[in-house]
Amino acid sequence: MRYHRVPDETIKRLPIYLRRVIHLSEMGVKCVSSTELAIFLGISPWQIRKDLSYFGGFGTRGVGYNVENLVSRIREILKLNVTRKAALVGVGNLGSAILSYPGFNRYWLEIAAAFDIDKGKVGKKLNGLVVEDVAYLRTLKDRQINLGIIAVPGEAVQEVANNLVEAGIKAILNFAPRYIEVPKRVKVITIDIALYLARLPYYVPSKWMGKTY
Amino acid sequence: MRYHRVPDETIKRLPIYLRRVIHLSEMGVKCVSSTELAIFLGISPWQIRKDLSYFGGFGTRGVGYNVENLVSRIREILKLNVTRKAALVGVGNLGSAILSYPGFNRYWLEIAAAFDIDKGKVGKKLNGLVVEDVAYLRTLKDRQINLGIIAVPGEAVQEVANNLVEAGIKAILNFAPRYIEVPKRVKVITIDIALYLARLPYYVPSKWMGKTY
DNA sequence: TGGTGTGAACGGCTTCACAGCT
DNA sequence: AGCTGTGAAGCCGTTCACACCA
Repeated sequence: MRYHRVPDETIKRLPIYLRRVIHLSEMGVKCVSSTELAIFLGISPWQIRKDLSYFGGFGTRGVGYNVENLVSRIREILKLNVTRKAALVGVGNLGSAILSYPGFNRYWLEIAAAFDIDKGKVGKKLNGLVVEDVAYLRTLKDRQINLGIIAVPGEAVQEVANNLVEAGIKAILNFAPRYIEVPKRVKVITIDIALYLARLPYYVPSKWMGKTY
Repeated sequence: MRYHRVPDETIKRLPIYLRRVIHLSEMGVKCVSSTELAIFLGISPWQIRKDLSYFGGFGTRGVGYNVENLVSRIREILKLNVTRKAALVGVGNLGSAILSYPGFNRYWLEIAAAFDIDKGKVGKKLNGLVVEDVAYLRTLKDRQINLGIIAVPGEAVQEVANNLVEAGIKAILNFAPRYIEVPKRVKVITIDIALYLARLPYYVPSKWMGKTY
């Protein structure tokens, strides 16, 4: 295919494909077609083929995609070909849940440090990690950790983000309900869980949701 | 404005606007312009005006938007004009964190029931809610709860989703890393946290992320 | 025949420019 | 003058149809 800018929407779907092909690989499946993937992912086969074709076709016509090959190609594209380290800031309820979430290492991601401002939490061991004082965020620079996860209350977010950027973090996953300002070179993805839940009622036909509930 | 289908992207942004205007309202601000909103939300002023105009202009030319008015209009549009009840299934690490998340009632959302399959958890009180056995999901039908939140391991998701639909739930927020199949009338939003984190390295220029890290 | 790869058509969302109020 | 409201233009992403290859 001739030169094409890769749509960001495509990048959002790649991890979904990766999730599935890793699973297929673990099940010992050797080959998969775009249609088979489509059924399990709720995405159209055309979309899947188009997405993959942006990076140079790596399927076999008349056959499908080699599962192992897909895993390694998508890993490469997403720069997950080596384990990436992330620092978590804020080990409250949500932070702790993230820390104990078992799904990250499947994607070659590792939460390699955890920080909190609460002296009562600092020093405690959580999921094999000793919680550090936020004052030591700057040490991240020398620890080859360049992803940040923010799970602190809204008021503190911007300051934490500033400190993370200062500490050389290159991309941030923000769970606090605030837009944060960072230099353009730093990527931020914000997940405000309440915002997703708040969107649900919109999709429910009103006849199922009388005003008097 | 003449008839226009409202883009789903607009619906995704409305809760973001709501978050901000609620905050402004609490601070006692009476009036806000699209440009002021834009600065705090990282969204262009044109976009904000266009989004709001889909529902009939409710700003004042030359002045801006009345904050209280914006709050109630967006509430109405999102069908949050009365408190909506949600049932949580799965009170593991993530489920518990969601349960204790203080941000929902700001959007007139209430987690009104919690379920788990683990008999060890059933009966325990968490955040003022007694955890119920998943066997009793069907009782939701009579309890005017029509939103569902799934926070169970991947293998169990589809079954839980089936039971929720059976129990009359109309929309689902799914935290498990699986696509789930439901009748078309039921809306599902899936948040796979690991997928967001897995996307971050892509945006980091490779020179900052040597292969040998 | 069966499934991928891809230009082209299509549709939807964003950006723009400016008309319209206050 | 200032800020909203909105048709129109432009851009981006999805869908389609079919060429291509095993």
